Amino acid sequence: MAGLSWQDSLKIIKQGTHEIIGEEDLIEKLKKADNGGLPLRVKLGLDPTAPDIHLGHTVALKKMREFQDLGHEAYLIIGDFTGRIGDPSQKSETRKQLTSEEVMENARTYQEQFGKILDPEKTHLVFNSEWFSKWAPEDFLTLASKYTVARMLERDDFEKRYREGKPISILEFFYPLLQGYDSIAIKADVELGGTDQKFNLLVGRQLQKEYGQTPQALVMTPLLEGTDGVQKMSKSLNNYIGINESPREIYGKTMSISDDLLESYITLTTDLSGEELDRVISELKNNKLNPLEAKKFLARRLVEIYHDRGAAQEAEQEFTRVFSRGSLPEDIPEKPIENEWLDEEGKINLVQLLSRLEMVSSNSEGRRLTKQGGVYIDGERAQDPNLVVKPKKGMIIRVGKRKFTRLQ
RNA sequence: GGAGGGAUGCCCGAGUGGCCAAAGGGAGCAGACUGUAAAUCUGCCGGCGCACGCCUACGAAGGUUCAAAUCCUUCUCCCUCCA
Repeated sequence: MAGLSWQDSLKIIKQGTHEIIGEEDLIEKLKKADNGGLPLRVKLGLDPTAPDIHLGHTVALKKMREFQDLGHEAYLIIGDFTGRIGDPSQKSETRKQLTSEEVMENARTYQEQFGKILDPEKTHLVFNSEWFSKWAPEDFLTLASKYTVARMLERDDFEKRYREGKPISILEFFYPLLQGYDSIAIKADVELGGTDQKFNLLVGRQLQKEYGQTPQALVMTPLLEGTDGVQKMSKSLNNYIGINESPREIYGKTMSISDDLLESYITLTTDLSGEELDRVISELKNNKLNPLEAKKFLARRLVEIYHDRGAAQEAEQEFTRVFSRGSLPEDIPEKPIENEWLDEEGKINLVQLLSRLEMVSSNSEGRRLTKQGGVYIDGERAQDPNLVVKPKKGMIIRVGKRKFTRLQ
């Protein structure tokens, strides 16, 4: 795609972008690159603690890929320095401090995953400890002197917590500063990020001015809602679809999203071209396209992207078999029956069995599920929690819609 | 340094002596239905060989009481105001 005029580049960059700050700067930079200048250095910060890339991350990563295809260079910054310190104000979550081994391990995992989206030739993975660990205390003071509390409190999150009397540690003020400094360290021309990162990205821009650099342009991508449709996709809320997950998981989780989310998922997570996308969305809107079909299409497409076409077909067949027709899945996990849990007659209480097989997390849960009619033995509903069964080899126990176990 | 306020189950958030295993919402799970693990409706949502029983639980540790998430003491953490 190199060789495009800056106007064309800008058009591509703007596609699917929520907001661009410093568009004039971006245009200048693009022009310069166009006229035989160096490729732009595009920055994207990654969380060093959660190395699982999910669809939420891919929105910005896909934008990054577009930059690469336009001939620019990607700089993925891993905030290992700050990650090692940890954040005291989030103590309920006891954000754990990472050791350098863990950081390296996470980095490896990242590398493996972003290879599915980015062009490795044009990708630089950078750790911010590279520069920060060499800093002397005065360097931090200098950095701190460049920003004011009032400006810090402009950040929604800080402002809100301040107003509500919730704690904000001084260290938290450092995060945006350090993150902003990363832009200076790598001389970023552009920084990508979700709209929730707006404040942090702006700090980077402002700091660059303070340190005499041309400020980076900010390209903000929309946030992707999680599978619950309520909050943004995040690992800690367990409402995510990881790109490393199995075809079946990706397919199934995609099918579980609410119809209302279809449009944003199709727009933000697939690789449809402009016209194709418009067509699908408009068909969806005027009911020409059945939401079920659209969702299947989305699910298939995602599996194709992160696995391959064959896997997508298999996942779809499997899904249809298990959920649409209610038949058994293809491969059911097998678990052995231990003699010690059986009585003299070789029998065991059903709830006990579920618990032993680790299909339920407690006897109470097993009891509840049984009463609610969510437990099946060889396809037959067992609704009596006091039922005593004689487990046999090959017997299939099903709990709820998706948990199956075949006894060995 | 002084004065006052707060800490509740996965999350948010009610509850100021018994009727509280703790309202309500969200998330989660199950069932019905269906076009799907969508939507909607219903139910469940601390543990225990558990229908009214016991245990654990409302920041921590003690105490008052027949009885505490609710009262008292100490502690930890957080916030606000004053200095």
